[in-house]
Amino acid sequence: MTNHLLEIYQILLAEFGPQHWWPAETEFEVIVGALLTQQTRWENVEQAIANLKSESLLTPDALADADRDTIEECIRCTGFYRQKSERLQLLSRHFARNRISGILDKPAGALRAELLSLKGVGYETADSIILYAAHKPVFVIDAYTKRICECINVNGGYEALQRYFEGGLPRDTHLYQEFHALIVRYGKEYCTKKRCDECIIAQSVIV
DNA sequence: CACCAGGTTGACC
DNA sequence: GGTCAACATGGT
Repeated sequence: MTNHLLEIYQILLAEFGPQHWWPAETEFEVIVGALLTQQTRWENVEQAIANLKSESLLTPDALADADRDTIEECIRCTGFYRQKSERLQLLSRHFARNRISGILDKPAGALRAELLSLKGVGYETADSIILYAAHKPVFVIDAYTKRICECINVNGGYEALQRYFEGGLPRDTHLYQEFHALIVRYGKEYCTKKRCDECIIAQSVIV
């Protein structure tokens, strides 16, 4: 079985260069960012992260004990701020009870199940945390990935697309990190309704 | 003014 | 198994 995934990766890498994702100073910052970026522009998440930092709330213990109103103020700019503040605090309490490294060091399968049991953590958020905070090779499928897959006539739900990527690439954490980052970088710029006809992936790869 | 953004949930079929 | 409205602010 062959596919064109490595070819697409090379095209994107040549076009945009290494992206060095995920932008964050700590593993917990990755986790918080993964929750806050749901259906939200990253620039707004950066603002919210900065707000949380200025309130010294960017640790599990601090967020676990913080006033809900204070959290809401910090993250209002990311939208859905009421449900996100609750979910952020529940998640923080989970990571405050146990040690972060103790959780992230678990095998990917067990870690994924544990993350998915948290309210507000679905497939993409869980996999982003596993790939960028725990540094384990699971491929993250987001809205841009789905769109690009449609461009090359690959369709399916989350886990079907994940199997497609993981089955067609070497099982390598760094490759997964860069590839997903490149897909997002590319998708923001070109995979829109207006510019879909300029898609360098569809032009370069015939499936 | 309409539409979209690095989704998830609970309800429903 | 899949689909759908609700969730909410900020940018184009």
